[in-house]
Amino acid sequence: MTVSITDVAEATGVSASTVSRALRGRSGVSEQMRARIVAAAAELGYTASRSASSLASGRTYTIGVVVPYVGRWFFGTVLDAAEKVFSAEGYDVLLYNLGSPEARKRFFTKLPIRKRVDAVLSLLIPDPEEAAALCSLGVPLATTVGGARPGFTVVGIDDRGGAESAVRHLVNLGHRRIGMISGASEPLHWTTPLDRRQGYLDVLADAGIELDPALEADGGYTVEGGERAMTELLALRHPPTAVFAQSDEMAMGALRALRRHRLRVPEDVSVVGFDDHELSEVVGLTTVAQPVAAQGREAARLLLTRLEGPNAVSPRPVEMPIRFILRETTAPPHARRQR
Amino acid sequence: MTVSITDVAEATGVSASTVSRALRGRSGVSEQMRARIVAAAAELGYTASRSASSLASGRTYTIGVVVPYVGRWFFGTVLDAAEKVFSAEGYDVLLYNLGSPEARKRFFTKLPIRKRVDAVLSLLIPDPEEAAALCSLGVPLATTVGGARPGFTVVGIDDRGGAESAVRHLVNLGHRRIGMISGASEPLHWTTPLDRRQGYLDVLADAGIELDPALEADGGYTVEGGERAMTELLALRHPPTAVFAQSDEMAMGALRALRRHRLRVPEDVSVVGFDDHELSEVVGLTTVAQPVAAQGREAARLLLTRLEGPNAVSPRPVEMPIRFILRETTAPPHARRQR
DNA sequence: AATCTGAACGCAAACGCTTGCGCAACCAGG
DNA sequence: CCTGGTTGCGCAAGCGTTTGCGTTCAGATT
Repeated sequence: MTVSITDVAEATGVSASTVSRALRGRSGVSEQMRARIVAAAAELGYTASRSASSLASGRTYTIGVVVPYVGRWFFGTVLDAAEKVFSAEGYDVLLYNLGSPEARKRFFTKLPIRKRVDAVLSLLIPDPEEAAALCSLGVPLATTVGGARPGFTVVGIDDRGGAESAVRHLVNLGHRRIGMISGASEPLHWTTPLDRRQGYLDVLADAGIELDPALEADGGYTVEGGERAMTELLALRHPPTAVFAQSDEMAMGALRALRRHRLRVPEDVSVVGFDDHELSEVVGLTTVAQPVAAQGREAARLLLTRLEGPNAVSPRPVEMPIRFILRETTAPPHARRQR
Repeated sequence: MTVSITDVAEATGVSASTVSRALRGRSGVSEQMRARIVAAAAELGYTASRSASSLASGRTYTIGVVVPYVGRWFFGTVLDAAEKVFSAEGYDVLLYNLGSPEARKRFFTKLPIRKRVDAVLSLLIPDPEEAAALCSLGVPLATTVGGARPGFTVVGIDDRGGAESAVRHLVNLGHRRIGMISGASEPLHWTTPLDRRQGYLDVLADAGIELDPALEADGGYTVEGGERAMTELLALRHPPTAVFAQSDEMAMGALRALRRHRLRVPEDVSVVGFDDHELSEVVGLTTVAQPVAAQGREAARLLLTRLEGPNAVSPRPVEMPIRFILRETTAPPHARRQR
């Protein structure tokens, strides 16, 4: 039925071990014999069974990638870039999409990944228990999001600094009532919302602007959430003249809410986002850009080098550059008085 | 080091075979013995090695998913939905991201998927050779995009009908010069661009509008491509008063080009897209919606049923409903004469 | 001519699990 | 008491690789 290594061996008149060595480029096989074996394997259409070889060797040549939501732009883009690196190096990727709490719980209790991967790239932030579970796998670990973790190779950005540059931009334009659309840290345990919030707080404090808790609204890092949050802010007695959305998706939701309220951007309200979503340029959103795909690539590469040379300890966190992008959704506050 | 089935067997005082049967719910084990074994396994933190079990049984409990671009909204969304179904049923998913021609070629020649999966869901359209390669795997196949293929379970939409409703909408508004931003079929071999184009042609013919080849521009199904294509169309001696973009991403690119040209939408030019991208509502894009996640779920489910009950022949193609969504980017043609 | 050295290759034992078959022990029916 | 049929479990043979070690043999070294 299916062609195995012994078929190739018989076809060439050698032993299975020689075929194995020849096909994997190990020494101990003469060049001409190797050529014959390779030819025979090609003709028979032989591919080594991964199950069998990983059982025998312990190496799986597979990387586990766990992400909270594949469908979201950020994660999809990171995954895309990382997968390209892995597959180019001959590794397959096992994908775990842990959006729902049930899926997440199922994953971390059953740990289906065990004995199936050589390394794992986690795009979600495990809580301490989950981190321990991952560490117990005994393979190299990496992440592209949310702060350092012992045992993890992490590549990320300066979330706090990025938020600062976004909010400072608004302050420099003359805004004093600056709202923030944030996301909860909790369901995902990530620190991004906290870091970005800290940047917001820093700048307000630095500018001597008193904090108004009512100006913070939860947008859950989604478009709809951003729209809801903006609607809440607009319902305030003194609505903000500008808002900093912690993600471009939420910023776009905010834009939509503003349009529904017949408010003009940036004349009536300024909006600045974060991430530089692929469609942000389309809507002219002012934002702070982070190299999303590059982070995925870098994390993947670091993981592979850690895998090949196990001598190296987990390298220091890598910080990728960010940059503020001025587009068309920010302007000085409108001169007319608040209604 | 790592706990194996014999460890559990020794801990319980039974044979490995009994442990295997107990843990997988097979008959031939008394209930109390099963309970003891399950308890011991849990205490030891035992998980069966997938490599070993799939080597022994032939079943891998893994589904291969091959996609052209994980990072793009459509594919990311389908993948997200499909993965949820697979993992809920205890299957892992092996992801292959075949965006570049090299990656694609590497995949189809080496076929790393062989002997590693129980089924494959392909979100790209294989050319005849590639389809043959997939068929040679001898496992159930499914796809969510682009026309029927022998051996494939396909779930999709009526691309032609959807395009017709979009273009007919423009015709009904009174437009006569209607441009189309399309995508090449070639690099991906998919039929979607062809089907949608056919819908465009149908309606024009039906309305007695003479075809002008200059009104078709290639947007490559990307935002930037859509922008380029729209720019081309605007450079025409007689630019269109409306355009049908074969995808929302391209439509958004078109919107951007129009804004750059200081043209107003829909007053100066109408734009209608296709797909109902998650951000289309944000920009108010008139479009025809397709149930993207639902297609992924459905394809995944069909694949699994085919897998569990091998009796069934590959079911008939499933067609999911689409619907036209009127938003704010379309209006009757402007009364002023063409410059 | 005897010895040593690699190089090239085969043997066989894992790797951790599944599964057909065999073998007790038990139960009910004659 | 002896059958015939269950039920519960162990034996052992795989599944397709990898790999340490042993063997052979040609050529180089004494």
